[in-house]
Amino acid sequence: MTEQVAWELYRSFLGVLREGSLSGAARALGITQPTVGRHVVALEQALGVTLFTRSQTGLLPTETALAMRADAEAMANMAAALARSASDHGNGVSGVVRVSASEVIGVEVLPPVLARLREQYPALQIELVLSNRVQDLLQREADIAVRMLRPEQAQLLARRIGEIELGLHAHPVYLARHGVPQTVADLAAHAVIGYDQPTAFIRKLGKSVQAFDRDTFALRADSDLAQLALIRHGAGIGMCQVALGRRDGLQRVLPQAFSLQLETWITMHEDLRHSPRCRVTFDALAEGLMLHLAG
Amino acid sequence: MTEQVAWELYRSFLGVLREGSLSGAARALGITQPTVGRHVVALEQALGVTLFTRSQTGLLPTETALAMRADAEAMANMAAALARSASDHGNGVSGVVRVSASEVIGVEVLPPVLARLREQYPALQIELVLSNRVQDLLQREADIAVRMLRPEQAQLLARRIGEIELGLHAHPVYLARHGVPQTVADLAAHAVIGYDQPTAFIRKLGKSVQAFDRDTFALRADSDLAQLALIRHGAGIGMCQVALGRRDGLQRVLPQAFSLQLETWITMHEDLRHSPRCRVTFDALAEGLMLHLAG
DNA sequence: CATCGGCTATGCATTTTTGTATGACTGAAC
DNA sequence: GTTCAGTCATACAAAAATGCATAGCCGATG
Repeated sequence: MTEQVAWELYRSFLGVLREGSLSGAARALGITQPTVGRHVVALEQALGVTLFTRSQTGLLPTETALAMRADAEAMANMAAALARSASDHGNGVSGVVRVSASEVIGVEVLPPVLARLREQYPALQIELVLSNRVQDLLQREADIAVRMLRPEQAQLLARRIGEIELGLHAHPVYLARHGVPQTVADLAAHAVIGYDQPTAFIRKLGKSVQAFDRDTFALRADSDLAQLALIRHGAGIGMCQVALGRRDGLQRVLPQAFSLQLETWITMHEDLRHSPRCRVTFDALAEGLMLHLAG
Repeated sequence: MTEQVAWELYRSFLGVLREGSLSGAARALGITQPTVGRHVVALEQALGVTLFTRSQTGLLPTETALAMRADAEAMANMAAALARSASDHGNGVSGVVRVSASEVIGVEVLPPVLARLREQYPALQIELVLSNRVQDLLQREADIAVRMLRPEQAQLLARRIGEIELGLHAHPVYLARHGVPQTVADLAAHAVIGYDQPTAFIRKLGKSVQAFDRDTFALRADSDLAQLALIRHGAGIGMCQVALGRRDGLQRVLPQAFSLQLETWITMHEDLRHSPRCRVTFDALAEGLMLHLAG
């Protein structure tokens, strides 16, 4: 087995897979379409495999190509991580660190924390990746992640921040107009804001919060940010972080019936422990989140 | 942040890191020394970092370069995995699968299993990686691993094979000449074969097997294979798999005092579940190992 | 049905990368 | 001290990859 496949070819291959066409990949990669085309041909020859079925409206990836995608993405992640760790040379805190968090945390909680951190270390650059999908730190999609789950991998360095409490909230204006529900049954007469497609996380909670079911929602949104915005604008009653509700002057509703504790963890690959930029960011996130929880 | 670092540069960089010199890397990569040198220079410029301090006796990697090594290795693993999964296209079972196992398992147990498997699927190619270090399947150092530990990662598909029992053994000739020890104390008068540097695994067992300590060993070898060979040639008394001892006509000694159960698992990345070549190999390994355990 | 915007494929000139050959240096061995 | 095997750096020619321009094809749109 000849190991002589140029790595550039994989990069072009991934580009085509992502963009769906030679031209698109060329644009994304900053090279020209004929070059990308030649790369793909070269890769197919090197591997002895058909990767795409050509059509003039684009390229259709074969099964083989699809199966290779995950590894190609991982390879790209590694390349990016490599570039990041290279930016970490000086003794000082500098370079790029990539932080992953949920949308709500990333939009509502992290900005002030990161702003302060940047003020302290102006040479530090931060990439914020917001996604509710659990990022894979081992594959280096991010350097540091804020998660609601205790990490399981031994190679991960984790610190428990505490518990974020979720509860039902509404804007005072809404409650003034529609009344404050006193029992769970009262909710039926209210505009309840909830999810549309249940995520894995919601399914896991599942039955634990009864009477909070898709069919009962008057307003459905999969984006947690959208739900939060709806609550804030008095559209109805929905779940959000208690700390956020308090901060924004929202009123909590039925606190005894609806309360959810989310364990919060900050996680980092243990190899990065001795990287100043990661270490510093890790600590700043921990401190900032604890402050947020304290309210 | 320009993402325009050619991936080839990383490959040459890793080559230099591995080989310790431009010339060595060039040989390993099948290109010439000036090219590797230029690649390194290009990478240093692209990243704005000094990766090596030049000397005419070789290149000395900087801290930065060393910190980047792990990611570079991971990237290389991904490239290799990519090439392997490409070889998996046909409907039939073909292509390369990389199996990792301990030295003893790999030398003493797997060969017949793999031979039979290859007879059944001639288009299947197998790379056997023997190492007592726990291979990292998530980083794709291997497709399938035989391990003595229950895997912890959720992304790994694992099957428990059973328990491998270790016990003290000696060749009948040795025992005929030196007598069969009847008590643990008797061992002091015997040639006991053991480890030199305790591995993490041995340290973990630690005190569980008393009277089996480095200082008491007459023959020390870190290679399990060497220990096994010594036992087989009547050099003394040592630990080995009971199944192997039985197969080779070794006699077990002090079975009640020295018995160790090792859980055995076969592990695979879950993404590979639908890869015929991996699936088939996984099953063959499971079956073969169970047969081995049954004796 | 003609047009337009998207795509791929190909020929050709140019740029870039690579290899070859060589020189200069180091450290170990004799 | 000299030789030898190893290293890196550099100059120049050869090879290869790239970009440009263009042709051809498809599908949507008016």
